[in-house]
Amino acid sequence: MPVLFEGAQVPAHLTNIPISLISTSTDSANKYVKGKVIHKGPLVVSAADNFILKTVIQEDDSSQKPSINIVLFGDLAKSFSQSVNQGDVVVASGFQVGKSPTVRKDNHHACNLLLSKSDACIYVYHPQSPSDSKSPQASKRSSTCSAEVSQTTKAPKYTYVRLDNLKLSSTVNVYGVVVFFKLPHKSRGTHWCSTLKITDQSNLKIQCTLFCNKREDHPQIFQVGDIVRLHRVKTQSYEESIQLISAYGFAAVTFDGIVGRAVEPRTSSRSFQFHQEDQQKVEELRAWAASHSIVSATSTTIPLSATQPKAYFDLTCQLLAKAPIDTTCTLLRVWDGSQCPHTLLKVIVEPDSVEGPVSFSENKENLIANVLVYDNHVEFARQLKPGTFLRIFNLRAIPGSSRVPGLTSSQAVEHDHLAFHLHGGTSYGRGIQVLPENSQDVQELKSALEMFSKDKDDSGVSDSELMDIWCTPPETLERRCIHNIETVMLSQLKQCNDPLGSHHVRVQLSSFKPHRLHQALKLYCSKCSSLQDVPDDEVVNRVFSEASRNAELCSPPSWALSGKVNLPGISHGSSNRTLHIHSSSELLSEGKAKELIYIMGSSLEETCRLADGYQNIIPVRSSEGRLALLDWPAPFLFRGRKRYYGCKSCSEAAAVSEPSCEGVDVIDEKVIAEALQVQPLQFVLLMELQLQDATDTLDVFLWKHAEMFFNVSAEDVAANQEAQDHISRTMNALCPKGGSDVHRPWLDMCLTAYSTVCDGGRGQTCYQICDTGIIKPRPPPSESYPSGSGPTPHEAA
DNA sequence: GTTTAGGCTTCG
Repeated sequence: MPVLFEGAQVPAHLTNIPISLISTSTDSANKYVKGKVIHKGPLVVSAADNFILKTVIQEDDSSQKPSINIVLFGDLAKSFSQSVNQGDVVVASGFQVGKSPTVRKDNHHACNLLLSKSDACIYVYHPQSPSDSKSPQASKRSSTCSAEVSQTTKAPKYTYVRLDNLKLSSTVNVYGVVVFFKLPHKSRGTHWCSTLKITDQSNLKIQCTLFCNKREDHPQIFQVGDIVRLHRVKTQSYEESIQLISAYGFAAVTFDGIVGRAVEPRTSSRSFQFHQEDQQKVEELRAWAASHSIVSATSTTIPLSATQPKAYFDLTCQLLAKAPIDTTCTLLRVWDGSQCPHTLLKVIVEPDSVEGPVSFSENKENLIANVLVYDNHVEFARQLKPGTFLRIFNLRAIPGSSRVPGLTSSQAVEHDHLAFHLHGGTSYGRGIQVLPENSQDVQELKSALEMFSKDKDDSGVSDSELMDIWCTPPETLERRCIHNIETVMLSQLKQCNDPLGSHHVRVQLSSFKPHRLHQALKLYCSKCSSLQDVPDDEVVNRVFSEASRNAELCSPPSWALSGKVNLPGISHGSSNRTLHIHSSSELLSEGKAKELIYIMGSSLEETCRLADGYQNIIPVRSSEGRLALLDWPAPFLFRGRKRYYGCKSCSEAAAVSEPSCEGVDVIDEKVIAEALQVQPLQFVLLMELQLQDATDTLDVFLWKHAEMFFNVSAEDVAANQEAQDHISRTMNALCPKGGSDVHRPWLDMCLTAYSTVCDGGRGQTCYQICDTGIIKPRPPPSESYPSGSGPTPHEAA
């Protein structure tokens, strides 16, 4: 969620980028821009609940220094409006760089910064130290004051009570080092409950009971030793000691408790204060805790390589795959890059039920611990996505477990295998915490995992290859490429400096467009590479009526014979229609009259009806006494239900001539296009899909290999309902309407990354799905014919 | 401005 910090230190992993160096090719990852607010626009409500605010920052006071427009969206715009004044210094990170549409007018930087993404962050520094204003509304007052008067609109300053100064029946703010905690869990009442025990320099240990409506509003504690700042907790007495309990308006901020690490506030609060004093408080508590061995005495986090049978421990790891076992148990397959000295228990589960790869290379498999998660932890485990980093608290290494669900009989005899159980309940802080990607612990874990990938010759059998051998996965897709490359997470792919080429991903489909699938069907010209929509029937109809209105007599060309064809009325009682046709005298003499006719003056509907009786129908009109094709966008040919269009700019407007049928077995669209000097347009399918995995989302195109993907030809999609339904069903299976993530199958895909050149000449990386198709083809009936060539059967109306 | 929980292992 985008966050506005007041007075907080900029995280150490971010580096400053001078405004002058910003360009549309700037990679904003881990960068920040800093400047003084020289203009703050009004908060604009753009749509229900959405806000936009524009501000201008300048690098330095001097008017020589560059200035840049920043556009903030959503809650961040709102917070900015409330907390920032002209004259404040702001730091922005997580921005996107766009072209400034107002550069000519305002003379600011040619680019602007857009702050809309979830990692967008603003750090605000007020020029004066906060006053002692007691007005709690002060910080919320919207203000456009200049720097001189802004000191009257300062936020209230919080005071913190040392734990030995707590008085009964009062609401206070406290700081403390966490010495024990239970992760948030649902209470029997209406709230999420978490309990912690904190201490400070008083060395008193105070029990806190916190109730919040939302899980994320609890302190985000990753380990004992973390430092919490609790606002609005009230004191109460329980069993002769003083306790803290969350009061109305409770809010928490958590910090890493390790000396030397960046003081980065963790909180779900959209806007909160953070001053120099807070930084100091955190550092004092860190130093005090370190010198009193508060953490080392209690921490039980160990790597897999240090696990002992029967012992309880905490594990920092990455989730690779998971599978539900039964209603009270879920299997999590995790690793931390280290190898357990004991043989790890193998749990056999139905391959169909696995989320994430079903198997891994042998080297990797040896490092993977099977964690069985029970009872109250199952619900949380179900929401986890493979790839996520976790800390599992109070895990137990159980030797020789003989009654593990899912165990096969052949395995039950193996007794000294270690299994890992996360028992039900919350005793001893038992539970699972998701660690964010940017946390120090995850950074360390990731480098350990990368070491494994580099060190080991892991090029043997890849995870997904094995999977193909093992089972027919429940997924409807399989890769058909020849690459033997590791599956990568989407975040890795996005961060890759040189993404061009092929990649394997394992993803879910989170959305796709167009939703109206007929819009996915396009016409493509292989000569000029143009892509256009399939013309609307209404528009085509107009061209036909226009042509029939202007029908004038014309003498047929020498190679053709004129005739008439009787078309029965469409409804009972309606009169028959007589239509003028031309036919090739050569074909007539060969008895092939039904193979090709030229028709004049018919409507679109009539032409379609005639297509039942003639294999090829070319609609024509008279132009200056000669036969000519109808104007774009009328099809140049009707074959059964299929219509063929020519490229408007690549086709020659020549007189309609006789197809050369010598040595031609079948008169098809190719023969006819050639004879008419028409550049035929090809039906193609084009969709934009959003893929997701645990780490990121990625927009990709489905185009060149769309027919393989659906196992249907675009031409058939254009012509028959069955093929269209097939695509609908497939998309619905991959991305059920209104279904949550859990209902979406995991798909192994091969992607090609390529570069496109846009206006500015700068390449943009695009992705296409390639060599990936459905495993069990459910072809529509017409698929039994080779697509694109050969005779097309006339379909029943 | 209710209630919940108020640490203290383990069916598997």
